[in-house]
Amino acid sequence: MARALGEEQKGSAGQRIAACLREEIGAGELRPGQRLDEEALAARFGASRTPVREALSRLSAQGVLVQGARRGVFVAQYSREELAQIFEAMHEIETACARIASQRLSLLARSDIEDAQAACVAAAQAGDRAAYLRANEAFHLAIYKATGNPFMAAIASDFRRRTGPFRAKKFNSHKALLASAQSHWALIEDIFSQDSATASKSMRAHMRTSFLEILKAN
Amino acid sequence: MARALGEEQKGSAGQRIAACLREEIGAGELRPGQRLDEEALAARFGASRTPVREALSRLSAQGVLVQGARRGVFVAQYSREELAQIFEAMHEIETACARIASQRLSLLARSDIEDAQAACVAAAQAGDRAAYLRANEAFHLAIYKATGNPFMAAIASDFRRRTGPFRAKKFNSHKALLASAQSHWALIEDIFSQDSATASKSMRAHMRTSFLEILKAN
DNA sequence: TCTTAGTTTATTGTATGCAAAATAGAATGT
DNA sequence: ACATTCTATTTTGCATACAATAAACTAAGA
Repeated sequence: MARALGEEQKGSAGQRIAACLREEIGAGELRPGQRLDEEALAARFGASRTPVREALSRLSAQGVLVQGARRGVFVAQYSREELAQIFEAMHEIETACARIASQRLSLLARSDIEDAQAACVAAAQAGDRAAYLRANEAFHLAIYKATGNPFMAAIASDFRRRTGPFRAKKFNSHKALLASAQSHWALIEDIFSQDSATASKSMRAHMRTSFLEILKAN
Repeated sequence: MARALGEEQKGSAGQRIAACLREEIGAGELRPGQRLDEEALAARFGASRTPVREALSRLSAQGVLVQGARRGVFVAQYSREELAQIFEAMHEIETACARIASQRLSLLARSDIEDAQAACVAAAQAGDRAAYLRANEAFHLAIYKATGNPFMAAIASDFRRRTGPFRAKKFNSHKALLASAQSHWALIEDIFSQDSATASKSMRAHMRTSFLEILKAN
């Protein structure tokens, strides 16, 4: 990935590496269960093992990676039951986010959500899977941000990252992308209605169907 | 703390140090804004800076600590507004936990909650502040566990840790301990009623009063 | 006396080296 | 031929050493 050398981001090397890996995992570019070799990562990022290990520690603390006892670090992998539990939790949080967002919706947040949805539609129509995955993340992130509560947004984002690899599997056809982008419209309308009960109900429905599809794909 | 040398816990040194610091921060033994010196910690835990840094990375990834740019690591400190946002998020999650727990309550979970509450009452009556803080954590943790969803439990616990130092300030008198332990009873009854609406409402009330008291103390 | 520039010190961030542990492989015995 | 044990390699985990940067202190000038 070009990002490794190209982009000069802020912070220490360890933080940059963590951010990069986090993004890749969230985008489903690294498979669940895949082992990450410290030395290989060090070589790839042009650093020593120390900052790499720092990044791996960070990510395993966030549950994105799991560390076996002296057996290396792996992309988190969940059983069907665990997936169900994760999605139940996500379900609760996303629903709360939608409710709060609908109550507090600012014009700026509204605009951000609309922009993100426009990007989703564009990517879906173009059939660009990678672009759609990113745009979809941005869309949900915009909703989280619309809560005006960075802490709610953070946990919602965390869950999104952790489930990234599993959700990514769902988007395996042009049709799936279009359907997903399409389903956003109802959600947007209900959040913009500023009726919190409707908004949370709508998100509940969105999450439910989304989860069922993901369970089928995994 | 005796734990540093005495207790032989599982996992790597970095993980043990992280667990120990996490517990201390959650118990309010380390003040928000306090700077943590790497070398001092290394000396205290009888290790080098490497595993200490690993622990600090883990905890800052979880939001328990914050890292300034080349300025060291500090116990997370929040403004009143941030505190309000955190408690709003916590409010949502705890409410959801109470609702789910009341729906799924197993006999084992029920027993664990009762045991934890017994410990709370004992500590409160003894006026042992440190013991009460731990018992109170255990009580809420038992409720989280009762959801049967480890992921819900994990995020709820995370928030509890992050707000630990602030909540700890509230328990500054014998009376405060007794009042807190007392307030658990209604919560228990409503969760045990297996009526999810009542349970979540009760937790909502508990969190609300708790938060208002904490805001006053900070 | 206050400000400011220079220097020193302390501390973070990174690299390297070493030891322990686990896995893989080879050799030997049945 | 198969199982078992011993060895060797790989890889993690920790410690130490070094480099870079920010804080602290000192000194000089206005």
